[in-house]
Amino acid sequence: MTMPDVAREAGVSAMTVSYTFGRPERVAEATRRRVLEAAERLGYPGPHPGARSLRRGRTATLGVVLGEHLTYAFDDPQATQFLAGISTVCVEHELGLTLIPVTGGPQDAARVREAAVDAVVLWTTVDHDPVLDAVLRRGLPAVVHGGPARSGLGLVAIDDRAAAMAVGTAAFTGARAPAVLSFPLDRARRPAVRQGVDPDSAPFSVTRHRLRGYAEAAAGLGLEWGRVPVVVLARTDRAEAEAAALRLLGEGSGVDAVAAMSDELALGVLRAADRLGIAVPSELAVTGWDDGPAAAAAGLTTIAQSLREQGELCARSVVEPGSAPTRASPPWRLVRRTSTRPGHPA
Amino acid sequence: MTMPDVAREAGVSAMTVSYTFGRPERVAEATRRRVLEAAERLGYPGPHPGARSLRRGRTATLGVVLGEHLTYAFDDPQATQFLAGISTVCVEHELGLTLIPVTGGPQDAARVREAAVDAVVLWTTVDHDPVLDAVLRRGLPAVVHGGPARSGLGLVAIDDRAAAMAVGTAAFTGARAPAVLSFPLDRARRPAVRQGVDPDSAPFSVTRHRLRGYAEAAAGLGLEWGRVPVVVLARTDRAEAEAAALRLLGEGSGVDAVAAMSDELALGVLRAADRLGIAVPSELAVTGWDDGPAAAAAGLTTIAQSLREQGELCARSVVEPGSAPTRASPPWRLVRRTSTRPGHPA
DNA sequence: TGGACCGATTGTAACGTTACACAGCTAAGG
DNA sequence: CCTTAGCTGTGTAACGTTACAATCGGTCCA
Repeated sequence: MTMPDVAREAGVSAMTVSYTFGRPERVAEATRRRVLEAAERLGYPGPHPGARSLRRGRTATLGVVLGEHLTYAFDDPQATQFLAGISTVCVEHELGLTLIPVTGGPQDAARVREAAVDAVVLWTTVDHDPVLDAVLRRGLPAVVHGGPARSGLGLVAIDDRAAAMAVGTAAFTGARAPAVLSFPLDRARRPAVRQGVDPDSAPFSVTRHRLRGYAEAAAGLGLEWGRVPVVVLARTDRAEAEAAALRLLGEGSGVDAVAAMSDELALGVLRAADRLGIAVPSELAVTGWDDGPAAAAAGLTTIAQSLREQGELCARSVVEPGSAPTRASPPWRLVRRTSTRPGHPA
Repeated sequence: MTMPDVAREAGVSAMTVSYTFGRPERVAEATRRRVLEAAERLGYPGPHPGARSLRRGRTATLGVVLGEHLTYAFDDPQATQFLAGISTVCVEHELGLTLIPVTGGPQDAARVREAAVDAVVLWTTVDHDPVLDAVLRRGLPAVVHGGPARSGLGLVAIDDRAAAMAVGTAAFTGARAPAVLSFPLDRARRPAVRQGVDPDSAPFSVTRHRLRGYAEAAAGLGLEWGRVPVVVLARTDRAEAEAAALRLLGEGSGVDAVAAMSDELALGVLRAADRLGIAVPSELAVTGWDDGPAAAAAGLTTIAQSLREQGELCARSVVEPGSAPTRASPPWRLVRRTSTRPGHPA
């Protein structure tokens, strides 16, 4: 069931059928109707998308590479905000949106190679990800969110180091035994509690920059980073953060400040503190990251940023014409609330 | 830059190049390396996805049609749960995931016709959506979540009518002046407050069935449905529900029970009651729908269902072999908490 | 009445890949 | 030593569409 079939049935040429579907205004009203009726009669399903994309050279689809198990992307509210921002642009430009999951396995590059897309947005990934090469090779417009930077690819990333230093300072001020609650340090997502973590050893650049910022904040307050426990979680949800915080804070551990890499994690810490009867902020200061809806309600000191706008920015940078690889450093700000000790009036 | 080019460079035939990328195990180790090196040297980006899909007849991609502005899909936690369920299956089967937004406009059918996908899952849509025809026409395996039912397409939907009757009964028991907080009744998303709404007039089948169930619950308790105000919201978030509830409950309105179509909406009602100093459940009974994480914390009586499992089910039914159109009615249950008056012990 | 012009339609030639069937060659088995 | 089987590599022929340039009647104006 192809265009020539429909053409025969309608008594026109194949090209007329093609135009009827692809640029209807180019075909006379009467002819158009005749063609559509013939198509209807034969049950012609419309132009084959593969053939069309082969011939036209474009797919009208934007690809989003998620450096995460696809499932996590929908569990993480920040990731969905980011996707929401991207989708705004897709709707504007009449584009489809294809999600390309990347798991760290060997087929990743193949998936990226084979995805039928015209441009690519990469959600935070590791530094030497072969997927980056695969994208570069295809020569599609592409942008990385969060990092790593790569020549030939755009980059949209806030200054995580500076922001972490700001929020870390808010968390650690007046503390003697601070701790950090971190995203996974590697794709294996191994949970651990470690001291003396070298920030530079983290392969995810967002995580690396934040650790660096926290370390600088500690140093700036005269605290020794080498003694700061970094609690690394496998999953980044509230329940797991709560469990980890119970272990971390239990039994006179002395920990009196926790800087967490997301609001969700920080809320888990707050709940643990509540269960342990630890007073916030006098006995324990807590900070989050993102300033999602729950942060305000909980009085959480945190970093405000708009993942939604960042998603929009990423999408525009690859979809709109004149998309030379962009470098953008979106805004962020420290939001001080009641989960930290009042510090110097900055 | 095509396969013949690479073939020439590597001194082999085009077919060998094709096999090297598509079925590497069919090619001798040494040859494979030679081909890959040649490809590298020429900067060959890998097989053209369009050409491949044209020839192979499949795209290794699952399409999800969202009967919503794409942006809403990511704002609605239940929708993201549903997508998370679908994505589990995609990862399992090594499939990509393409989102196809549908806005009610005339290009909708075209978008569906042209999407490069092997199967389709439709997220709740209206009854006589031309998109359904477009999907049927393409002859792809397809399933509708929530409805409407359509021969040739699968259907995964809980018994919304029965569930609404159960939760409506919990909400309205002991009430004299109940009200309903509803999703939009049409694609235009017009907000309104109406009495005597004919449930059958709602074009979204989920909404229709729930209204029917609420009406039956009212009737079962001797309450006159024609007098029950149905508050229709444009957007389905907590803030808007709160605003609507403030209007609905203010100034001695007498409204003493509200059945809301989602937890988010119900939470808005609870907040409004709190601000107005109305006691729950003695002066006002409130019910939600979905039993999301916030419902338990708020003591909300609600309908529990797993959108995630439903997403998984939908995806499996179209992706796994032997996918005759499925009819499935996933489980749900009424969760009684403290936002409703104690009723008969069921 | 001739020419210019315009809209509608058409034929041809790719677009880049892979299924299929077959040919060579080597190794194992009788 | 001949047969069989298994592994690699190859030529041919689509897959279904659309860009491009050309054609064909008309209509309009000078």
